[in-house]
Amino acid sequence: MVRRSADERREELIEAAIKVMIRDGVAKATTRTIVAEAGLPLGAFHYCFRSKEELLHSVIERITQGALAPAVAAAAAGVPVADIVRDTLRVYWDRIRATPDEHLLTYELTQYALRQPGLAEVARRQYRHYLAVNGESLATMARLAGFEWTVPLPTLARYGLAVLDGLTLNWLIDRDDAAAAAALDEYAAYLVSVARP
Amino acid sequence: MVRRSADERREELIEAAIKVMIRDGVAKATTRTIVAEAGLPLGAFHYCFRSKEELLHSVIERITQGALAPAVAAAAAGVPVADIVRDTLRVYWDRIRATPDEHLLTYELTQYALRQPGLAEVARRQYRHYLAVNGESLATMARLAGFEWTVPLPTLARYGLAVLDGLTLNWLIDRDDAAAAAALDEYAAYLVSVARP
DNA sequence: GTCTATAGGAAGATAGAC
DNA sequence: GTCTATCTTCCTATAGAC
Repeated sequence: MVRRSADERREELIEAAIKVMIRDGVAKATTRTIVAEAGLPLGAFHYCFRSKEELLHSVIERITQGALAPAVAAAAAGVPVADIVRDTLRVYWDRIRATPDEHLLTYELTQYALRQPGLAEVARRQYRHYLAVNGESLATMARLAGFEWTVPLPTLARYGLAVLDGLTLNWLIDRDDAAAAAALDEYAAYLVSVARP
Repeated sequence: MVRRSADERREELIEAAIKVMIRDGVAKATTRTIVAEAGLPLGAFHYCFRSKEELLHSVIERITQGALAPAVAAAAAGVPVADIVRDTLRVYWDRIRATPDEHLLTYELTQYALRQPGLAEVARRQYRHYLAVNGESLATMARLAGFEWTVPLPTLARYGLAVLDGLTLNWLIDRDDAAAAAALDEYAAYLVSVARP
């Protein structure tokens, strides 16, 4: 066995845990399946993490970061609002379609976190983060293409997050591409209608 | 111990399982905690249900029924569109706020079902049901108050379900009443904007 | 630092007494 | 039909050999 630092081992275990969770769900991610995925002995787990909850904490932090990175399509001043809105939503949706299982996991982890006394606050912070990122994304669109939102940004951010979150969850369940695309277009039309030059 | 039929016992166990799941989450609803909640011996479980999965199936059916009953506020012809929209959304939201834990459970059960090979189809049927109910709700609003939706009903139903589903999930996590109310008002304004007399 | 062995307990399910 | 006792398996966590 190659000798590695505890920090490197931690990384390996977090990656392995995420792989298992994506493949089989959070409930199946036991200490045994995680160390097996990482190719480590069972004993390795508890000198890298004090407990399983500590690992879960790390996993949630990791997943949250990548889940909703700021997504704004490139845009120059004067670009039609409809174009930048359409492109930005397409970037978002392409990412969902590229890694559906990873996004399904984020919903599962949120539920899991809400049920663990020590992790409930993490779930709340996760959604505060989503709200902030979505708000920044909307603000950036407006700034780049030179227009204003006629709806207060916090309200628009929450409303838009709900639309994207709801559409994503629904699509992850029924995988109806056509229906999702139509609804997403409707959201685009809504956004255009609340944009003022 | 009172002597009861297996069917009555089944009902008691389903009710007990839902109670436990609302209180402590799906993961904590073991055969032991469920029979304890029902005040029955452990052995009672397996002569009422072939397996735990069979119970889960029954629980999901039960929860889904009540989760999104058709909600349309009373309306007469000629009532302003904005009024019926506002009242209908208020009926929906009051129900969420009255039983938040029960609604949180529906999300948890959906996740759980998606991970169980035998139950994944149940999750899809659940969302088909939500889509249908939401579509009927929108159609009823239009018929009662005498107007038309300018967006195709299937698209509007999916979009609207996403908004309500996303807002509900977000509120269940951060319980921010003011933010939820503002976003819900924004949805009401959107609906009014796509209604044509 | 690394890993084997095992503790200690809880899970789903069943056999068989009453 | 009802329930106790138990089987088997899996879990998290730790003790202690190397």
